[in-house]
Amino acid sequence: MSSTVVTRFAPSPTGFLHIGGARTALFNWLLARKLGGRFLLRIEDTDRERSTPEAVAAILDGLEWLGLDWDGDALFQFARADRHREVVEEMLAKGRAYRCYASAAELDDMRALARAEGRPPRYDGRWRDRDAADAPAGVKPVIRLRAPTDGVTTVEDGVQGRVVFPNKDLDDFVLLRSDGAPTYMLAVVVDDHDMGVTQIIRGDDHLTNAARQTHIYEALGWPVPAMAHVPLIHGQDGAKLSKRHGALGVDAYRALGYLPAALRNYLLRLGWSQGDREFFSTPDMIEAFSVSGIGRSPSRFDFAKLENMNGHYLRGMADADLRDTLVAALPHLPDGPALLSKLDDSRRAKLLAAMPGLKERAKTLVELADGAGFLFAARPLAIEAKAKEILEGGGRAHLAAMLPGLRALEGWSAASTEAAVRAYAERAGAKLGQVAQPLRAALTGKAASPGIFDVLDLLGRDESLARIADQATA
RNA sequence: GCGCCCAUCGUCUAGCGGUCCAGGACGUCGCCCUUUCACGGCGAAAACACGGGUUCGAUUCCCGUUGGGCGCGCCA
Repeated sequence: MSSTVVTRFAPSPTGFLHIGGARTALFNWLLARKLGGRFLLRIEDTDRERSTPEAVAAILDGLEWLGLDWDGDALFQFARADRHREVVEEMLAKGRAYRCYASAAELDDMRALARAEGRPPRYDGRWRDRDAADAPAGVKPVIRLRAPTDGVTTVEDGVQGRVVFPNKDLDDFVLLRSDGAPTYMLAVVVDDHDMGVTQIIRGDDHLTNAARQTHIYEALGWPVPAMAHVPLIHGQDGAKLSKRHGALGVDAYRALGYLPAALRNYLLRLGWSQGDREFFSTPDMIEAFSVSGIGRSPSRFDFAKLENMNGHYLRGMADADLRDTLVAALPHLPDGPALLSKLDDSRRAKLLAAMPGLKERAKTLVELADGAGFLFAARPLAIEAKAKEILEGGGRAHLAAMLPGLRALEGWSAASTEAAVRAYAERAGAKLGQVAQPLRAALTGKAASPGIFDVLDLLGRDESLARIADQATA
């Protein structure tokens, strides 16, 4: 246990925690938990314009909901600006960085010219070796890294393998802005180093940055952490997951009725695999995870598969747990608050009793809540279109004819009502379905529900009889 | 434009030179179960992007083409 792994998740608080970030966080979390290391959280808020406290809250909330707990307090990058400047002073002193007085207009021209000549738009190093005495008066300089111009920089990546970048393509990027604020490129390196990060797992949009950051590590004489760049997640159409393609924050997945355990499992299998295995409980995925199992090609997000997986987790839960999970989620679900306001002890009990029949018909908590709707409905019930058709198409007559027999029942249970209904069907020369469907329509207002005799039992004698009577005479 | 990454069924993927006329999962379709809808069971259709090599032998290795993606800011 001499070399403990330290991983981190480092989002910038400029928006919600999106699905790609959630997966990155999951991978880092899994590795730390598997190896008995630490999983740290760093908020990269050096962009003062775009960072917001709301976004910070959304990210923390999202991670908590997903069950990804971080070790220690979250670190805010902006608060470490003094330390970042200190490191730059050190680089300046060692000649590994220099002041650049080029104006914004100058840089624009430089890039435009490079493009026109078919060269990559890079800083040309015009202040790299210039005398400080040449500095124009009144211009605050930026500080740039004195990067190697020849040779190559190699990134040993846990996912991508050995990736080699010609140094001529990597320019002298900015470390400190003219107002003295550190840039992301600098801050990441300093913070990862100071936090003792040993393994970086992040999106492969950072792969090129890895080479640039390697230059900083080398300039400082610091060891480069192990890196793993994970291919990005794309939308269902193959294009980048963006707002317009329905990129959602994890809070949206909660509102859609997904279970954190199911989302974790889905996210794990999106880009990571271990043979044919699909299902991993949380302890199992901690046990099984490894960087070497991460795939190299980008993947597309597939709601259908997530939904299927969520259904598996839903059905696999114990009834009481699922009932409690549903109740706890109600505030976040579309019509949840309304149901919550009607939830009393009696309904809590009924919800539990109904769970076996409900859960195998639902893939999400939203569907589960919807299925449970008949337990909360008040008379007279709202009747859906399909249920109405059943009632209009001869259903009401059956209800009226069944009523006396049901009323005369001694005991009221699934078994006793089933016997009565079957007896009636036989007498009427009807198939069970022909009488069960009108009952379902009257009792639930829908054309689909759990087994009808269970519904009768759940609702109880008085409520059942009243609902049937409502529709028999309507 | 330059650099880098990627390329197996519609989707997620297994495959790490012969075991592959390519396996699993989701989705789709059919059948069974059945009071509805589901669940469950059974079955079907469905892929190695293309072209060159290397090799006795390529889905697996190399090169190119094509197609995607990412990066190239005093953003992160």
